[in-house]
Amino acid sequence: MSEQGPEPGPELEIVHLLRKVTVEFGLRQAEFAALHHMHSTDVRALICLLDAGRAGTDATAGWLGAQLGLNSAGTTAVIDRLERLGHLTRTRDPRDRRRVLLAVDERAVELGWAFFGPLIENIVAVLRDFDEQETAAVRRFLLAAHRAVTAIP
Amino acid sequence: MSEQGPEPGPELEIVHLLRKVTVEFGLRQAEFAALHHMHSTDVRALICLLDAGRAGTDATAGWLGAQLGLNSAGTTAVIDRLERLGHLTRTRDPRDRRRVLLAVDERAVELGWAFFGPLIENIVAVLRDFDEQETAAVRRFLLAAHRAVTAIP
DNA sequence: TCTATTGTCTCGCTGAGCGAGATAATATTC
DNA sequence: GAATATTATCTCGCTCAGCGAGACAATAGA
Repeated sequence: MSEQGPEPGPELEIVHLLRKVTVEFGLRQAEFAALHHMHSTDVRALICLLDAGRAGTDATAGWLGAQLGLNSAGTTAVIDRLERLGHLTRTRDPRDRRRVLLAVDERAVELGWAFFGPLIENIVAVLRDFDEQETAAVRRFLLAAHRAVTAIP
Repeated sequence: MSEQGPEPGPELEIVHLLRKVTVEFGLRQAEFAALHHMHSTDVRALICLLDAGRAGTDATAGWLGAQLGLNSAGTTAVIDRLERLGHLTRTRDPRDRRRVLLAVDERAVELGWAFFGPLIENIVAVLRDFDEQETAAVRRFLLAAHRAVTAIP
């Protein structure tokens, strides 16, 4: 296997490390899904909805489908599954009665925290030991990584 | 949406940032898959195989299935698809003729670099501007995140 | 040699997600 | 204000990824 691309230096090692983290995180997500009789897509949907709540966006079915990259049929299926499990409530938007507003059930949020909370706490704990400059470096790196990975060339 | 778990501080912001990076990275992977008539699993498989090559592990069908969390039938299907696309070669291991060794085609590696290379280069470029301590902080953070996300409680 | 055990593959099935189109509510045009 | 276009969601039928069960071949152990 001849090494392609840039020479393997300390920078590349960090990129590989970042990739490993993303891979493992995906696996934990899949475990959480299986544990609660869901699929990865369902978990991703819940995360999107929680983000929307945090950002004050109102989450409609169509919006969710766009976030997940699903078409309308697939989106309906995801919502059906989550509703059947009681993790979600459909409400018709009274202002525009075509739209369906989605609300995550409180219990689903608790399930998420029970699973991911300790994991997040671990990372947060590490960060608390970082001084100002180190935290800044991490933030700068992640912002750059996000920009690099979001760029549409 | 009442904020659960730890109070939202600068540490949590970084965790969210990390999660965003992982999500976007997954989307890029899916784009790459679609672009080359593959599925996410197929791309994950190729990545596993490349990692195995880098680490000197010989990649058999069973090993790959374990990495991907697929059963033997699903694993055979992945390998069939990749072989049909010419990204992979099956070889019976002469030492143990039950085993099938998998080798990634050079052209598939090139496709990967064409897509992910620029993205990786961007991140590497940012890291080159970091001084010793900043790089160390990023590495320490990622190692901790990896440990936190790999831990089996 | 005869019997486990291991590694891969085949078959049939379930179900996630797609395309096409139905339905209902809102916006626009005359 | 009726007629038409657009938007948001859902229904139906289909394809194909991945699963369980089991077949088959090669190796390991008695």
